[in-house]
Amino acid sequence: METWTAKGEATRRRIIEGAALEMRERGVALTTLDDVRLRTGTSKGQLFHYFPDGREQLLLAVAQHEADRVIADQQPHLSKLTSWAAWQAWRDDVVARYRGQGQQCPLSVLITQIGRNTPGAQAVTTQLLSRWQGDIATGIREMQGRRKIGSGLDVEQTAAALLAGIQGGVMVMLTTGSLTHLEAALDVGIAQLRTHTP
Amino acid sequence: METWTAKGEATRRRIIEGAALEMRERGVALTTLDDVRLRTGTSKGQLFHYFPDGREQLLLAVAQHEADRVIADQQPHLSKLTSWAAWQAWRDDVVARYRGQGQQCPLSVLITQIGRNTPGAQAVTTQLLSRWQGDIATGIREMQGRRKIGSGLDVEQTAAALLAGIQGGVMVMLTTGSLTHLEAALDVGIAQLRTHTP
DNA sequence: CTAAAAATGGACCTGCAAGTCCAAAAAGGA
DNA sequence: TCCTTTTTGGACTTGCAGGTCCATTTTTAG
Repeated sequence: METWTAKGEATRRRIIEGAALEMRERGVALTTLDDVRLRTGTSKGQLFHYFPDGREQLLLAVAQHEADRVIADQQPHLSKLTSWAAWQAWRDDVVARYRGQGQQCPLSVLITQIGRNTPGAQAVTTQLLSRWQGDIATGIREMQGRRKIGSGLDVEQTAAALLAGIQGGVMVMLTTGSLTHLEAALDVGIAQLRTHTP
Repeated sequence: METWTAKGEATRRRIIEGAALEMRERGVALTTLDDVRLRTGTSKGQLFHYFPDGREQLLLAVAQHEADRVIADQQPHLSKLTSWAAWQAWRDDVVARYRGQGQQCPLSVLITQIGRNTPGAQAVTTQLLSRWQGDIATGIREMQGRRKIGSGLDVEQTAAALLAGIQGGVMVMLTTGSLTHLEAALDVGIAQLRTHTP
């Protein structure tokens, strides 16, 4: 890691955030360094000063940034899945979030467009999914602890299925524009949990 | 639609199939027309003779081709989901198929890389998803008809959730290489169906 | 057999986007 | 203050991918 001054650090962040925005709007493939330049008010020199390996390196930084954002968004809800009402609130929040942001999904940008190519970005994605699933699993165990879900349930498997449903639902939304599948995945997934009473 | 001779038709197909292969292997973004040329043993002139609108048009043709392939692969199983054993066989086939083809997934190429950009390709994807979900729903109704699943179940919602789970599972596999989530989504989804006895 | 239409090959053009380079300006540090 | 380091601006190079064009060969139809 090189050594930046405060000003340099700010510029670097500005570039990453601007690039992330641009990529959410236009897609990774269609976003050029010049687009980023224009949006962030920076020069070619600056781009390659802060990201010497060029586009690749910027992409990785954007991936990390987006992954952090997703986790930060979800954490508040995921950390307190201690009642059925909380699960419902989480479900509503996820749906509302995707309804609000429409086709601009940081996660999909990360997974489907950046994450596949380089091992580095792939690691970022894998870590994100793993954390997310872990949080869901923790929520389920929380409910088991409170005797609201039976202990016979395979927690990791259920969490994995729920996560997969969400991912798929988002994917469908991104191509068809409809939230139906995301809602169905969440509702059926939670209903499934509720059938497992102790 | 223009008028091709038999030879022309064959060349056109060769181009589409070669392009599909190339795109499955290297990804859409990294596949150039020259790659397609090389692989299919064709010339620039031929490419633009059969696809006057160039790359865009070829992409759409590839999308349609891949969608047809997916449906053709699934249809045999989907059309006879009349017993729990059949559902299990379908589940095993889906998993085996993805285990076999590894990272090369025609569907993901279609959805995540081609399908988002142009309205035409988007329509192809939407239609594919809709047919797939319809087939699953038919399978569920079949089971209801045979009194193996209760009639209280919301068929379309369940089918939508299952489809979302599969899509998400595939997506996770493509980024992490693991089949865990696909298996979990299928197993949990089918288990969910089995709890709805009449 | 011959004329029209379709199929093919490949040279060429063009624009664009990534990346290089260096000089000027600003900030930091003794 | 003066020297060093960082930050910035932007002209320039380079390669490549998409697309055009036209001459040539092959096929088809009457």
